[in-house]
Amino acid sequence: MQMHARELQRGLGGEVKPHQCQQCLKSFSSNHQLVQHIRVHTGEKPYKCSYCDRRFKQLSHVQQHTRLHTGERPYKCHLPDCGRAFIQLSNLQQHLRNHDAQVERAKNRPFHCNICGKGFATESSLRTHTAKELQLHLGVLQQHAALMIGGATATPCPICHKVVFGGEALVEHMKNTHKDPNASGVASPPATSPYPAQAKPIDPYIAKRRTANHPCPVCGKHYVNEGSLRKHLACHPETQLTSSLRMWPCSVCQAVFTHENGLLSHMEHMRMEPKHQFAAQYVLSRAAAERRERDILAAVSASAGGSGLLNLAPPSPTHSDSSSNGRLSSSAGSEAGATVNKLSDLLRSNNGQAYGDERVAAIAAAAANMMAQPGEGANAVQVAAANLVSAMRQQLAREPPPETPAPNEATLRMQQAEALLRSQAEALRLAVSQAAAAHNTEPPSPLRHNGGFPTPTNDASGQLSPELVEAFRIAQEQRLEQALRLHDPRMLGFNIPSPQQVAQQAAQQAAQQAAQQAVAAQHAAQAQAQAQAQAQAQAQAQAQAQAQAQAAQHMQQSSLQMAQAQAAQQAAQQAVHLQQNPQP
DNA sequence: CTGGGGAGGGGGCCC
DNA sequence: TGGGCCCCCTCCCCA
Repeated sequence: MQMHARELQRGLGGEVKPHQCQQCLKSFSSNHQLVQHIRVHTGEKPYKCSYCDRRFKQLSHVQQHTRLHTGERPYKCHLPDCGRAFIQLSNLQQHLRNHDAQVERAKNRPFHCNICGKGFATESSLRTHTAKELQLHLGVLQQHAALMIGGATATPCPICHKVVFGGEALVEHMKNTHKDPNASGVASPPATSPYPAQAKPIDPYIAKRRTANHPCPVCGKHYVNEGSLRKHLACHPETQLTSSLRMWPCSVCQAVFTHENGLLSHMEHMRMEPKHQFAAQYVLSRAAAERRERDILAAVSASAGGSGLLNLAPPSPTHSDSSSNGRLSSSAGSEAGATVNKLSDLLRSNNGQAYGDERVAAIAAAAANMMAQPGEGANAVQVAAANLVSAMRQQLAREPPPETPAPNEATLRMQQAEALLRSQAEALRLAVSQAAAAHNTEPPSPLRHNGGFPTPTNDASGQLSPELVEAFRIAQEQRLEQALRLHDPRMLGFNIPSPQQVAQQAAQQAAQQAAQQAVAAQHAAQAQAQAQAQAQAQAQAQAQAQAQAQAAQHMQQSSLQMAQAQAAQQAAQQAVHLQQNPQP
């Protein structure tokens, strides 16, 4: 015990502290420290607050407490977009630590949605989110914005990226959320005081011990801090519509859901109800399609992560093409991500057009080959796929659905469109073959475009000769002309017959038969199970494609067949959906 | 339950 | 020597 007391009389540095407390045996270097400490035991509080009746053991504590009455907040956060002030330095330090934690979290999610400000770890996930938000909510948002503020334009907050509608809303948002004194012309309280200026000063500490100076713009409740107010705003659906913009309304009834799963469950539950039947099929099929898209994108991302394929361009909300004529430039290396975007766009955008299954087959084949062929060897595939995408889009733009078309004319238009798409798909297949042939050769030469058909340059890179490509092109053009003349797109069958082609044809036919059976059944649950099975099968095909890309060339050809067979199945499934769910 | 701010209090350092 | 100040820990409260 005596040893312990002696140790207590020595500080960490070994210095002697001769003034020891007789109650707890703590030692201090000076007597006044001991006196101050003894008050802990005696409870003596000699220092009284001049504003209230509170008493304290230390004078500094009184001074610190007095700031509650005066409103003085000398410790300001100097970080941009913050500006908070605190009574105690330690509170500011804790606040800064919170900032660091937020920054650390933001580092893990550097991609922000321009609509809701939500952060994402990858640009792919951001794009998926953005596409879903734009497609499923934009109409609702615009409608609500027009109703609430008379058609004001949507403006993103420069600080938190949330979208508010109209300048006044932005000013209010800046004031309420970010406490930006420059966001309004009205006088704001001084930076050192969180309390509003008043003609007759009122002791805020007495009026309200907690300084709830963050009013809710909806219900008027005050909250002590910004975080509390933000949490509270979640209970106001109208603020969700105008700020975070994350509502999922049912287009049939008045139900509104805060999560997509809620809407999907609602539609699943109401799918047999006559009024909901159409909308339910539409929503559920679209959700299933988006799931498939996410699977493909995830597989592409995982496969291409090390080959630069994920060096994506910034997302464009208007899905604009990168060139004026809607084609990708031949230097598509940095635009491979955009190509993937376009592929995903097409997979997602049914647009009420009953496309043939070759479209999806070609797209899926391109995606599979992008995965199977590393690095710039996939450029030809990407360019061809982009051209196919462009052709489809131009076809859509050129031929809007006629109001009351004659049956024959409509059929002809459809056949013409399909014929063109088939020719582009054939070009894509050529590019795939070229990429496979050029695999493991140094480095692929840039491609130039010839009416949508990728054509190799005349270098000695081991690719198909210009003559052969030209022969392919002429043959396709002839087939296209013949098909258009005969109004029979079936004339546009793929060329280069081979055992693999025969197997592919058989797989496609089997898939089509399965699709017809699914149409006859018209059972959505079965369709969902099929979609899941296809997703698994597709994942297997992707894995095989990756392995084959590292193996010999003929193995790549096999993987192509596998992917196309899977894609054909997927196409058949989409055809089922399209036939069951004609787009509004 | 958790995150974040408000507030009280103990102890050390400086002049 | 002692007053003043600062640092830091801790608990409380709120959403």
